[in-house]
Amino acid sequence: MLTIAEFARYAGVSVRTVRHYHQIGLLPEPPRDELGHRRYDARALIELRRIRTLADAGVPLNRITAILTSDAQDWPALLAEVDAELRRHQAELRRTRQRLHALRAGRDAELPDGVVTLMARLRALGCDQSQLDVEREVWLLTHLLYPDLTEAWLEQQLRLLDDPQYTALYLEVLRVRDWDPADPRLVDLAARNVDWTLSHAEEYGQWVEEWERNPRAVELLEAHTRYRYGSPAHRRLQTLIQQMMPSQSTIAATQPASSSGML
Amino acid sequence: MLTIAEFARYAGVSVRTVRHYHQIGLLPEPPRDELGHRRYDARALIELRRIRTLADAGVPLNRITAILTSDAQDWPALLAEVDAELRRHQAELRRTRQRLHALRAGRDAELPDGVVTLMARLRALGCDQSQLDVEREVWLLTHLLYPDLTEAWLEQQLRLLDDPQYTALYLEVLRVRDWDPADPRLVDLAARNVDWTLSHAEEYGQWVEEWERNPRAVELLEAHTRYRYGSPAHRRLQTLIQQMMPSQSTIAATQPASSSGML
DNA sequence: TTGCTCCTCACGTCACGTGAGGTGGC
DNA sequence: TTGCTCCTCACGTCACGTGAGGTGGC
Repeated sequence: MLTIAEFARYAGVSVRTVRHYHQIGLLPEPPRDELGHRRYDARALIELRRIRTLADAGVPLNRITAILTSDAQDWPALLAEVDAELRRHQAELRRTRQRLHALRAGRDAELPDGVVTLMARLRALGCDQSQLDVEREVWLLTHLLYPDLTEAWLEQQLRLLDDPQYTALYLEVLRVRDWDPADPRLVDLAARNVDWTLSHAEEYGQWVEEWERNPRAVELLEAHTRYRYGSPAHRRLQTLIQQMMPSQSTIAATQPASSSGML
Repeated sequence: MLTIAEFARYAGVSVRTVRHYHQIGLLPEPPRDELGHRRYDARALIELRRIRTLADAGVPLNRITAILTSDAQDWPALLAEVDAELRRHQAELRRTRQRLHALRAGRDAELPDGVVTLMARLRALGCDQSQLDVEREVWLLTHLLYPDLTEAWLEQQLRLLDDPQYTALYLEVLRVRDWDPADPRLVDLAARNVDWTLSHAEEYGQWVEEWERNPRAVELLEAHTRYRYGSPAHRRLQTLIQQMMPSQSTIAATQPASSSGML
């Protein structure tokens, strides 16, 4: 008969773990010898190894008894579920290793090349350092959240800056950050944003529809907007634009982007 | 600027986790807005994702700061260590899945075929049910602990039972369980065990040496002996045999096995 | 006014780890 | 006597989870 130390060693757990399992009723108490010491047989070892197989697979201890004593017809489904969870865990571990290797190479905080081009372009257009800092950070955030979408987004943004009308609006909207929320100029600016958006509706309509089919992209767009245009005056500008836009138009859904010059 | 809920969501953690990391100084407190609410930027998100990469890789929180702020020359070694641990974890997950599949198929408590043969042989030799039960359990234990070694061991045991002298000793040793530890017959039995072992020393010497080069096998042998021969009379028999054996002989090291008829 | 998000304590939880103090065979 | 293993409380730990009670903008 095995002592508790031998038993634990052969099962690959600590003595305390064995006693813990007795305490919570997961593993039945074995018979005791004359000294009151627990004595284990092979059946107990089989039982403990079964428990550990499920515990190692991530099953909480309070669910293990139910699984091990479940009916024969539930058994395959229950174990299949555990195995599916294990596979998800394996996939996650693979992703973690990839992230670790990116961290190792210092590639986890890298900006895409297009950002440098964009920064130079904005600086040439007269943006000041604090505005550039915000822009840089927004792109860093974008790249962190959706690394696969950043490239296309950057190209789009560079193309839009070829339109002088768009560029003028873009720069003006940036400056709004330091305005008073009650500034009367906001109404006019909102109107001009709506005009531009509606006059380019056909041109960008298809792109917007495509955009909206991608929930992550919409989420990103909203994060962008909140992040870059979080000042009180910006919020007022958004409200004005939303009031002016045709309520049911497709573009209205992405209005914050339009107002911020992202469309 | 991101609120704590957005920040946590984008990092894939709970709000409570973010606050916890602030509390223990793992993640620096960000600036607050006029309401006293925390506001996060992209740099904080990079930092939190770095922390989570290491935490997901199994690094304890109180070691993460040291790794992330370590010198450039320590950096590769530290991350290589983390990655090695991750690989070990991956390998263990694969083994867990294999055990899970064995459990699913009910193959985790199966006895090798040879055991049935051996049980029939022992029954024919006159072993009673309680002796057979112990034997069965010993083989189950063996198979659980060292599935790869069981087959060869079983064959060896069946070959030894072809020797009538060995078989007689084997059966007598089994019966010792119910004897009084002071029984005078134990001295004679011990002597006959030693005689048999020494007279077969040449025959099995090579096998014993091979055996002793395998630490797991030696461990198994000792577990076997303790398990099968744990009664007071058996312990007395072992002591007697150990006193009678030539102290420095190779076989003396595996004496408990010799005495129990395992050799 | 209601609902929502934020805030700070502070106790709860899960699966054990780790002494604290005592016992029995060698 | 010393060392070893076993025993039973019972508090500690790690990484948060989960209310408890309160605040401020919409």
